This record gives sequence, C-alpha cells and structure tokens, in this order.
Amino acid sequence: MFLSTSHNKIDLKSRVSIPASFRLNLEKNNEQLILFKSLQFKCIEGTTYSRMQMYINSIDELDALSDEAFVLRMMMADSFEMKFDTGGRVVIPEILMNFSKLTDKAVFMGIGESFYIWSPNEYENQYSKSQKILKEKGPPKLILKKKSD
Amino acid sequence: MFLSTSHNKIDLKSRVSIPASFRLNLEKNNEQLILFKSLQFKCIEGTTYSRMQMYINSIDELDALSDEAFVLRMMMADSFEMKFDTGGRVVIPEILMNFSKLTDKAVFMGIGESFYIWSPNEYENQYSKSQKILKEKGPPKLILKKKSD
DNA sequence: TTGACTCCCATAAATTCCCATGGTATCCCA
DNA sequence: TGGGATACCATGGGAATTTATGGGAGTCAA
Repeated sequence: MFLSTSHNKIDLKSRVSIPASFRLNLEKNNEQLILFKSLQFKCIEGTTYSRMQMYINSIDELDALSDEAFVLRMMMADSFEMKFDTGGRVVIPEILMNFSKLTDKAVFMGIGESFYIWSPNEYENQYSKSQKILKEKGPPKLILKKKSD
Repeated sequence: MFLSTSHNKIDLKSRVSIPASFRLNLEKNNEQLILFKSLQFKCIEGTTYSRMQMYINSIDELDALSDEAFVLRMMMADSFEMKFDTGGRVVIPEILMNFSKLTDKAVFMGIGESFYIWSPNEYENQYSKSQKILKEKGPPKLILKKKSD
C-alpha cells in the first residue's frame, strides 16, 4: 500500500529519491516500479509491475477497436520501468518530466494501490480542490458506515 | 475495539505513547496502526491497516473521476503507517501535528473501530459540545441491530 | 572526444532503535 | 487487610542506522 505525502528534490540529472516507505512497500512485495502519465491529471503515476499487468490484461477484454483500448495502449507507450540506484533514486524520463511540468521539486502522494508525483504547484491546486469538495459535500458516505456484505 | 480516554505527553521528537489498551488491541489482532487526518474534525484518526485497506479497495469500485474517489485518494495521501518503538511510542508525522494543532499534549479517545487524537483544546470544545447536545436533545436512539428482511 | 547515462561512494540530517528511570497499578502472602 | 514486591506503563536521552542528496568515476555510443 502506498500512503503518505512527501516533498523531494529533483537534481540536475533528473534524479529523485522515491520515499523510503514506497520503496519498502515495493521490496516487501518483490515488485518493480512503473511510472506513467496519469490519464486524469497533469502528473506522473507510479505503480507496481503487477498492477500495470492488470491494466494490460484489461485491454484484451475491451473491444480492440474501441476508444478505450486505444487510450490504454497509448498509456502503455508512455510507461517506464524504473531502476533504483544504491541511494534509492530513479531518473525520471524526460517525457514524464515535461508532461507533469516537473523541474526541481516533486511531491509524492500515496493513494493506496499507486502514487502520484506532482509539481508543487499542481499539487497545491489539487489538494485545495479536494479540501473544497470536502467542505461542500462532506466526507464520502462509505466513510461513515461500515461496509456490510 | 478502542475504548476509553487518556491524556499523554508529546515530547520534542514528536513521540507519544499509544495507550497500552489500544496497543494490546492491535497486537491481539495482529494489526498495523494507521494514522490519518480526520475528514470530519480537526483531529487525527487512528485505525487498523485492514480497515484502511477496505477504503482503498472501495476506491477501485467507484467512478475514478468522481468526487468521492478524489477525496478518498487525498485521504490516503494524508495517511501514515506507524511503527512502534520498544516503549510503545510512535512519531506523529509533522503534517498531522500541524493539522490537528498538537504541540505537547495529546488526548486519545477510543470510539470503537477507531480512535481520535485531539489537542487538549479541541478536545474540550468537542466534548462540551457533545454534552450540550445531549442536554438539549436527550440521548440518541440506538439502533442495535440491522433491520432484517 | 564529447555528451549522456549508469553506477558507486560520501555526508549531513533525520529517523529509528535501544536502554534507563520514575511512577503507578497489581499481585501475593503473611 | 496491610504492606512489600513485582510488573507494567509513560517518558527521557543517546547511540546507531537510514534517508535524502551531492558529486565523481567509469561506460557506451556516435
């Protein structure tokens, strides 16, 4: 599980430390890290090799000619398997740096099965947006009651 | 189950003892402790890893573009897996300290499936508020079992 | 040879781990 | 029932480890 938020520095070589807790989570489950363009936001999404495999498999279940399948295939094309250096860093591919407007700071945001990497700016925007929704609509219903079968 | 209230000290390293009864409850069930920003109050909420897993699984079942999913993901970003030292303490993440206005004292309040951590101030406020409601409206009607079909 | 990339070492700061202590509740036995 | 012994709890402090980050040497391709 990927949880928590942390702000890390990106150096001139586009290297950034993946938060230790994320790394630990990957190691524990013997997983490879995949980074790819988020389909929803201007950010990078990180997840496990296994979960990416799940996405790939789901393409087969779609109509091969559908728009959904097309978009998913494009997503694969912008996906990268990451290698760690001995310090726990990865080099962020240029395509992803540009897409998510990253320069020298990255915000890592664990969201359960995967995590986001935002530019500080975009992170602020999205975070305050969530706080606004929370204020207006209140907490999601399923928080308040135990899920029954 | 988490019950009862206790007042513990937070030291300069942001360490605080989790009440023994809470710890015992976790150990007995072989559970990890998760702390996260309450969606309802200015306090920290503590719960089990399993229960958090439940929320995460429910994200996949929601429309990924919905406000509910968005808020839930943000909740994960503000959640932290805790490690105990040999004395039964955890370090409270800075994000949570700030959010709940904690400095040197924490009030632990067991509420069943989870517990709250308040600043003494906020605790007083919420507590007297509940007493006031109780006085004005009388005790709530308890629904002890689900209506059977 | 130059530039880009990978791999590895170095380091300061932060975090984690471990031992120590005083106080309080609990137990046990006379 | 009293009183001492014991166990456990909350807390303090310091040592050891880990983390994030900087920098350089080696490698490969053009």
